[in-house]
Amino acid sequence: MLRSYEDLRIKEPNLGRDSLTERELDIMSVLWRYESGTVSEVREGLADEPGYTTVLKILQILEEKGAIRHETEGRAYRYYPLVAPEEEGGRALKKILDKIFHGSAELMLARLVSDTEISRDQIERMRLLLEDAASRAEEEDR
Amino acid sequence: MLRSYEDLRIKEPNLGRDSLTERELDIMSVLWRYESGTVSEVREGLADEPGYTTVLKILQILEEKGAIRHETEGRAYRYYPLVAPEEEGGRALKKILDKIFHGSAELMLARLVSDTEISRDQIERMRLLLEDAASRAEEEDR
DNA sequence: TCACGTATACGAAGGATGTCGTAGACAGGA
DNA sequence: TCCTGTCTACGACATCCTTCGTATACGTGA
Repeated sequence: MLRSYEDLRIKEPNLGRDSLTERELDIMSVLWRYESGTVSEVREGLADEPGYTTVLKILQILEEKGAIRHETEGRAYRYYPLVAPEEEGGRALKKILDKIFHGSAELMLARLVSDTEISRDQIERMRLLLEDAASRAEEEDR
Repeated sequence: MLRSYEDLRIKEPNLGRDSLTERELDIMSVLWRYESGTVSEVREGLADEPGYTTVLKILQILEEKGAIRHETEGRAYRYYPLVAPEEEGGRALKKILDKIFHGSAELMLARLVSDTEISRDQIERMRLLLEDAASRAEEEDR
Protein backbone atom coordinates (compact mmCIF):
# COMPACT_ATOMS: atom_id res chain seq x y z
CA MET A 1 0.00 0.00 0.00
CA LEU A 2 2.73 2.38 0.99
CA ARG A 3 0.72 5.54 1.20
CA SER A 4 1.89 8.51 3.11
CA TYR A 5 0.18 9.66 6.24
CA GLU A 6 0.13 13.09 4.74
CA ASP A 7 -2.39 11.71 2.26
CA LEU A 8 -5.37 13.02 4.12
CA ARG A 9 -7.88 12.01 1.51
CA ILE A 10 -8.21 8.64 3.10
CA LYS A 11 -9.71 8.49 6.53
CA GLU A 12 -11.08 5.44 8.15
CA PRO A 13 -14.73 6.22 8.74
CA ASN A 14 -16.26 5.02 11.93
CA LEU A 15 -19.60 3.87 10.62
CA GLY A 16 -20.24 0.74 12.57
CA ARG A 17 -23.35 1.41 14.49
CA ASP A 18 -25.58 -0.92 16.32
CA SER A 19 -24.25 -3.91 14.51
CA LEU A 20 -24.91 -7.34 15.87
CA THR A 21 -22.52 -9.01 18.23
CA GLU A 22 -21.42 -12.60 18.01
CA ARG A 23 -24.09 -14.13 20.15
CA GLU A 24 -26.80 -11.92 18.78
CA LEU A 25 -25.84 -13.02 15.30
CA ASP A 26 -26.02 -16.66 16.36
CA ILE A 27 -29.57 -16.11 17.44
CA MET A 28 -30.58 -14.09 14.40
CA SER A 29 -29.18 -16.90 12.31
CA VAL A 30 -31.51 -19.38 13.93
CA LEU A 31 -34.50 -17.09 13.44
CA TRP A 32 -33.61 -16.53 9.80
CA ARG A 33 -33.25 -20.23 9.23
CA TYR A 34 -36.58 -21.14 10.73
CA GLU A 35 -38.36 -17.85 10.05
CA SER A 36 -39.50 -17.61 13.66
CA GLY A 37 -38.96 -19.20 17.01
CA THR A 38 -39.90 -19.32 20.66
CA VAL A 39 -37.24 -19.07 23.33
CA SER A 40 -37.05 -22.84 23.67
CA GLU A 41 -36.87 -23.39 19.95
CA VAL A 42 -34.09 -20.87 19.48
CA ARG A 43 -32.24 -22.40 22.38
CA GLU A 44 -32.45 -25.83 20.77
CA GLY A 45 -31.13 -24.37 17.56
CA LEU A 46 -27.89 -23.29 19.19
CA ALA A 47 -24.98 -25.72 19.24
CA ASP A 48 -24.04 -24.99 22.85
CA GLU A 49 -27.38 -24.55 24.52
CA PRO A 50 -27.00 -21.63 26.91
CA GLY A 51 -29.35 -21.15 29.82
CA TYR A 52 -32.96 -20.50 28.99
CA THR A 53 -32.93 -17.04 30.48
CA THR A 54 -29.74 -16.20 28.65
CA VAL A 55 -31.42 -16.78 25.32
CA LEU A 56 -34.46 -14.84 26.45
CA LYS A 57 -32.27 -11.93 27.49
CA ILE A 58 -30.58 -11.70 24.13
CA LEU A 59 -33.91 -11.93 22.35
CA GLN A 60 -35.03 -9.00 24.47
CA ILE A 61 -31.89 -7.08 23.54
CA LEU A 62 -32.48 -7.80 19.86
CA GLU A 63 -36.05 -6.61 20.18
CA GLU A 64 -34.80 -3.48 21.90
CA LYS A 65 -32.52 -2.93 18.92
CA GLY A 66 -35.39 -3.35 16.51
CA ALA A 67 -34.02 -6.46 14.87
CA ILE A 68 -36.92 -8.70 15.86
CA ARG A 69 -40.45 -8.51 17.25
CA HIS A 70 -42.67 -10.96 19.08
CA GLU A 71 -46.25 -12.14 19.18
CA THR A 72 -47.95 -14.03 21.94
CA GLU A 73 -48.53 -17.67 21.11
CA GLY A 74 -50.39 -19.50 23.83
CA ARG A 75 -48.44 -18.73 26.97
CA ALA A 76 -45.20 -18.12 25.15
CA TYR A 77 -43.75 -15.50 22.83
CA ARG A 78 -42.89 -16.24 19.25
CA TYR A 79 -40.13 -14.07 17.82
CA TYR A 80 -39.88 -12.94 14.20
CA PRO A 81 -36.97 -11.26 12.41
CA LEU A 82 -37.59 -7.68 11.32
CA VAL A 83 -34.43 -7.35 9.26
CA ALA A 84 -33.84 -9.67 6.33
CA PRO A 85 -30.61 -11.62 6.22
CA GLU A 86 -29.71 -10.07 2.86
CA GLU A 87 -29.97 -6.64 4.39
CA GLU A 88 -27.76 -7.48 7.33
CA GLY A 89 -25.45 -9.39 5.02
CA GLY A 90 -25.11 -6.41 2.72
CA ARG A 91 -24.04 -4.22 5.61
CA ALA A 92 -21.57 -6.78 6.83
CA LEU A 93 -20.10 -7.32 3.37
CA LYS A 94 -19.70 -3.63 2.80
CA LYS A 95 -17.87 -3.28 6.06
CA ILE A 96 -15.46 -6.06 5.21
CA LEU A 97 -14.99 -4.77 1.69
CA ASP A 98 -14.12 -1.30 2.93
CA LYS A 99 -12.13 -1.97 6.05
CA ILE A 100 -10.33 -5.17 5.22
CA PHE A 101 -10.11 -5.37 1.45
CA HIS A 102 -10.05 -1.61 0.97
CA GLY A 103 -12.63 -1.70 -1.77
CA SER A 104 -11.21 -4.50 -3.89
CA ALA A 105 -14.16 -6.79 -4.54
CA GLU A 106 -12.04 -9.13 -6.60
CA LEU A 107 -9.53 -9.63 -3.81
CA MET A 108 -12.43 -10.37 -1.56
CA LEU A 109 -13.94 -12.84 -4.00
CA ALA A 110 -10.57 -14.52 -4.48
CA ARG A 111 -10.30 -15.03 -0.76
CA LEU A 112 -13.81 -16.37 -0.58
CA VAL A 113 -13.15 -18.91 -3.31
CA SER A 114 -9.80 -20.01 -1.93
CA ASP A 115 -10.82 -20.05 1.70
CA THR A 116 -14.15 -21.79 1.79
CA GLU A 117 -15.59 -24.90 0.29
CA ILE A 118 -17.77 -23.90 -2.61
CA SER A 119 -19.26 -26.48 -4.93
CA ARG A 120 -18.62 -26.40 -8.67
CA ASP A 121 -22.31 -25.82 -9.20
CA GLN A 122 -22.16 -22.77 -7.04
CA ILE A 123 -19.10 -21.42 -8.80
CA GLU A 124 -20.80 -21.89 -12.13
CA ARG A 125 -23.90 -20.06 -11.00
CA MET A 126 -21.78 -17.29 -9.58
CA ARG A 127 -20.01 -16.97 -12.89
CA LEU A 128 -23.31 -16.67 -14.72
CA LEU A 129 -24.44 -14.08 -12.23
CA LEU A 130 -21.43 -11.93 -13.02
CA GLU A 131 -21.94 -12.43 -16.72
CA ASP A 132 -25.44 -11.07 -16.35
CA ALA A 133 -24.24 -8.16 -14.27
CA ALA A 134 -21.60 -7.34 -16.87
CA SER A 135 -23.97 -7.42 -19.81
CA ARG A 136 -26.53 -5.40 -17.92
CA ALA A 137 -23.93 -2.76 -17.19
CA GLU A 138 -22.99 -2.68 -20.86
CA GLU A 139 -26.59 -2.20 -21.86
CA GLU A 140 -26.92 0.76 -19.56
CA ASP A 141 -24.06 2.40 -21.36
CA ARG A 142 -25.99 2.45 -24.62
CA MET B 1 -36.46 -21.95 4.95
CA LEU B 2 -39.29 -23.62 6.80
CA ARG B 3 -37.35 -26.30 8.56
CA SER B 4 -38.67 -27.97 11.61
CA TYR B 5 -37.05 -27.54 14.99
CA GLU B 6 -37.06 -31.27 15.30
CA ASP B 7 -34.42 -31.29 12.57
CA LEU B 8 -31.53 -31.49 14.94
CA ARG B 9 -28.90 -31.87 12.29
CA ILE B 10 -28.54 -28.12 12.12
CA LYS B 11 -27.11 -26.36 15.10
CA GLU B 12 -25.74 -22.88 15.10
CA PRO B 13 -22.13 -23.22 16.16
CA ASN B 14 -20.74 -20.64 18.48
CA LEU B 15 -17.29 -20.15 17.08
CA GLY B 16 -16.79 -16.56 18.17
CA ARG B 17 -13.16 -16.50 19.11
CA ASP B 18 -11.41 -13.30 19.94
CA SER B 19 -12.62 -11.53 16.85
CA LEU B 20 -11.96 -7.87 16.34
CA THR B 21 -14.43 -5.30 17.48
CA GLU B 22 -15.50 -2.27 15.52
CA ARG B 23 -12.91 0.15 16.73
CA GLU B 24 -10.17 -2.40 16.70
CA LEU B 25 -11.00 -3.11 13.09
CA ASP B 26 -10.85 0.58 12.27
CA ILE B 27 -7.35 0.69 13.60
CA MET B 28 -6.23 -2.53 11.93
CA SER B 29 -7.55 -1.08 8.71
CA VAL B 30 -5.25 1.90 9.02
CA LEU B 31 -2.28 -0.31 9.79
CA TRP B 32 -3.04 -2.56 6.85
CA ARG B 33 -3.36 0.40 4.57
CA TYR B 34 -0.07 1.97 5.55
CA GLU B 35 1.72 -1.22 6.57
CA SER B 36 2.72 0.31 9.89
CA GLY B 37 2.07 3.33 12.06
CA THR B 38 2.88 5.19 15.23
CA VAL B 39 0.14 6.20 17.61
CA SER B 40 -0.06 9.67 16.10
CA GLU B 41 -0.10 8.37 12.55
CA VAL B 42 -2.86 5.90 13.26
CA ARG B 43 -4.82 8.60 14.99
CA GLU B 44 -4.55 10.84 11.96
CA GLY B 45 -5.75 8.00 9.78
CA LEU B 46 -9.06 7.78 11.62
CA ALA B 47 -11.97 9.87 10.41
CA ASP B 48 -13.05 10.94 13.88
CA GLU B 49 -9.77 11.43 15.66
CA PRO B 50 -10.23 10.02 19.14
CA GLY B 51 -7.97 11.03 22.00
CA TYR B 52 -4.33 10.10 21.72
CA THR B 53 -4.46 7.78 24.70
CA THR B 54 -7.58 6.12 23.37
CA VAL B 55 -5.75 5.07 20.24
CA LEU B 56 -2.77 3.96 22.27
CA LYS B 57 -5.00 1.88 24.50
CA ILE B 58 -6.57 0.03 21.61
CA LEU B 59 -3.18 -0.56 20.04
CA GLN B 60 -2.12 -2.10 23.34
CA ILE B 61 -5.20 -4.29 23.37
CA LEU B 62 -4.51 -5.39 19.80
CA GLU B 63 -0.97 -6.24 20.76
CA GLU B 64 -2.27 -8.19 23.73
CA LYS B 65 -4.48 -10.12 21.33
CA GLY B 66 -1.52 -10.89 19.10
CA ALA B 67 -2.83 -8.95 16.12
CA ILE B 68 0.05 -6.47 16.01
CA ARG B 69 3.54 -5.94 17.42
CA HIS B 70 5.68 -2.87 17.93
CA GLU B 71 9.24 -1.74 17.56
CA THR B 72 10.86 1.26 19.14
CA GLU B 73 11.47 4.08 16.72
CA GLY B 74 13.23 7.01 18.29
CA ARG B 75 11.21 7.81 21.35
CA ALA B 76 8.02 6.36 19.93
CA TYR B 77 6.65 2.93 19.08
CA ARG B 78 5.92 1.84 15.56
CA TYR B 79 3.21 -0.79 15.26
CA TYR B 80 3.06 -3.52 12.62
CA PRO B 81 0.23 -5.89 11.75
CA LEU B 82 0.86 -9.54 12.53
CA VAL B 83 -2.24 -10.86 10.81
CA ALA B 84 -2.74 -10.25 7.11
CA PRO B 85 -5.95 -8.62 5.95
CA GLU B 86 -6.72 -11.60 3.74
CA GLU B 87 -6.56 -13.86 6.74
CA GLU B 88 -8.88 -11.75 8.82
CA GLY B 89 -11.07 -11.20 5.79
CA GLY B 90 -11.36 -14.92 5.18
CA ARG B 91 -12.56 -15.47 8.72
CA ALA B 92 -15.06 -12.65 8.47
CA LEU B 93 -16.39 -13.85 5.12
CA LYS B 94 -16.81 -17.39 6.36
CA LYS B 95 -18.76 -16.14 9.32
CA ILE B 96 -21.10 -14.14 7.14
CA LEU B 97 -21.45 -16.96 4.65
CA ASP B 98 -22.40 -19.43 7.37
CA LYS B 99 -24.50 -17.36 9.71
CA ILE B 100 -26.24 -14.96 7.38
CA PHE B 101 -26.33 -16.60 3.97
CA HIS B 102 -26.40 -20.12 5.36
CA GLY B 103 -23.70 -21.34 3.01
CA SER B 104 -25.03 -19.91 -0.24
CA ALA B 105 -22.04 -18.17 -1.80
CA GLU B 106 -24.06 -17.13 -4.81
CA LEU B 107 -26.67 -15.37 -2.70
CA MET B 108 -23.83 -13.61 -0.98
CA LEU B 109 -22.22 -12.61 -4.25
CA ALA B 110 -25.55 -11.41 -5.59
CA ARG B 111 -25.96 -9.18 -2.60
CA LEU B 112 -22.44 -7.88 -2.94
CA VAL B 113 -22.98 -6.97 -6.56
CA SER B 114 -26.36 -5.36 -6.03
CA ASP B 115 -25.46 -3.58 -2.82
CA THR B 116 -22.13 -1.98 -3.45
CA GLU B 117 -20.65 0.05 -6.22
CA ILE B 118 -18.35 -2.19 -8.19
CA SER B 119 -16.77 -1.03 -11.41
CA ARG B 120 -17.25 -2.91 -14.67
CA ASP B 121 -13.56 -3.64 -14.69
CA GLN B 122 -13.81 -5.26 -11.34
CA ILE B 123 -16.81 -7.33 -12.36
CA GLU B 124 -14.99 -8.50 -15.42
CA ARG B 125 -11.95 -9.53 -13.42
CA MET B 126 -14.15 -11.31 -10.94
CA ARG B 127 -15.80 -13.20 -13.77
CA LEU B 128 -12.42 -14.31 -15.08
CA LEU B 129 -11.42 -15.37 -11.61
CA LEU B 130 -14.42 -17.65 -11.39
CA GLU B 131 -13.77 -19.01 -14.86
CA ASP B 132 -10.30 -19.98 -13.74
CA ALA B 133 -11.61 -21.53 -10.58
CA ALA B 134 -14.15 -23.53 -12.55
CA SER B 135 -11.67 -24.87 -15.08
CA ARG B 136 -9.20 -25.71 -12.35
CA ALA B 137 -11.85 -27.69 -10.56
CA GLU B 138 -12.67 -29.51 -13.76
CA GLU B 139 -9.04 -30.39 -14.26
CA GLU B 140 -8.84 -31.89 -10.82
CA ASP B 141 -11.65 -34.20 -11.73
CA ARG B 142 -9.61 -35.78 -14.48
C1' DT C 1 19.29 23.89 34.63
C1' DC C 2 14.55 24.06 33.74
C1' DA C 3 10.46 24.28 31.25
C1' DC C 4 8.04 22.31 27.46
C1' DG C 5 6.52 19.10 24.28
C1' DT C 6 5.94 14.40 23.12
C1' DA C 7 5.91 9.48 24.55
C1' DT C 8 4.11 5.54 27.16
C1' DA C 9 1.88 3.52 31.43
C1' DC C 10 -1.82 3.05 34.46
C1' DG C 11 -6.20 3.04 35.91
C1' DA C 12 -10.91 4.57 36.20
C1' DA C 13 -15.49 5.41 34.39
C1' DG C 14 -19.45 4.35 31.51
C1' DG C 15 -21.81 1.36 28.74
C1' DA C 16 -22.91 -3.00 26.48
C1' DT C 17 -22.78 -8.09 26.35
C1' DG C 18 -23.49 -12.53 27.99
C1' DT C 19 -24.26 -15.38 31.83
C1' DC C 20 -27.70 -16.77 34.99
C1' DG C 21 -30.61 -16.98 39.61
C1' DT C 22 -34.74 -16.01 41.43
C1' DA C 23 -39.41 -14.37 41.59
C1' DG C 24 -43.91 -14.32 39.95
C1' DA C 25 -47.71 -15.58 36.62
C1' DC C 26 -50.44 -19.16 34.99
C1' DA C 27 -52.33 -23.55 32.96
C1' DG C 28 -53.26 -28.33 33.57
C1' DG C 29 -53.43 -32.53 36.05
C1' DA C 30 -53.69 -35.36 40.52
C1' DT D 1 -57.39 -27.20 45.71
C1' DC D 2 -52.71 -27.52 45.21
C1' DC D 3 -48.53 -28.99 42.96
C1' DT D 4 -45.65 -28.96 39.10
C1' DG D 5 -43.86 -27.44 34.94
C1' DT D 6 -43.31 -23.74 31.73
C1' DC D 7 -43.29 -18.94 30.78
C1' DT D 8 -41.57 -13.99 31.24
C1' DA D 9 -39.65 -10.19 34.17
C1' DC D 10 -36.08 -8.31 36.79
C1' DG D 11 -31.85 -7.68 38.49
C1' DA D 12 -27.08 -9.11 39.63
C1' DC D 13 -22.51 -9.83 38.11
C1' DA D 14 -18.30 -10.54 35.58
C1' DT D 15 -16.11 -9.16 31.50
C1' DC D 16 -14.91 -6.42 27.71
C1' DC D 17 -14.65 -2.17 24.86
C1' DT D 18 -14.01 2.53 24.43
C1' DT D 19 -13.08 6.69 26.19
C1' DC D 20 -9.91 9.61 28.68
C1' DG D 21 -7.36 11.91 32.71
C1' DT D 22 -3.36 11.80 35.08
C1' DA D 23 1.30 10.37 36.08
C1' DT D 24 5.78 9.71 34.58
C1' DA D 25 9.86 9.52 31.54
C1' DC D 26 12.84 11.82 28.52
C1' DG D 27 15.02 14.78 24.95
C1' DT D 28 15.66 19.49 23.34
C1' DG D 29 16.09 24.22 23.31
C1' DA D 30 16.27 28.68 25.92
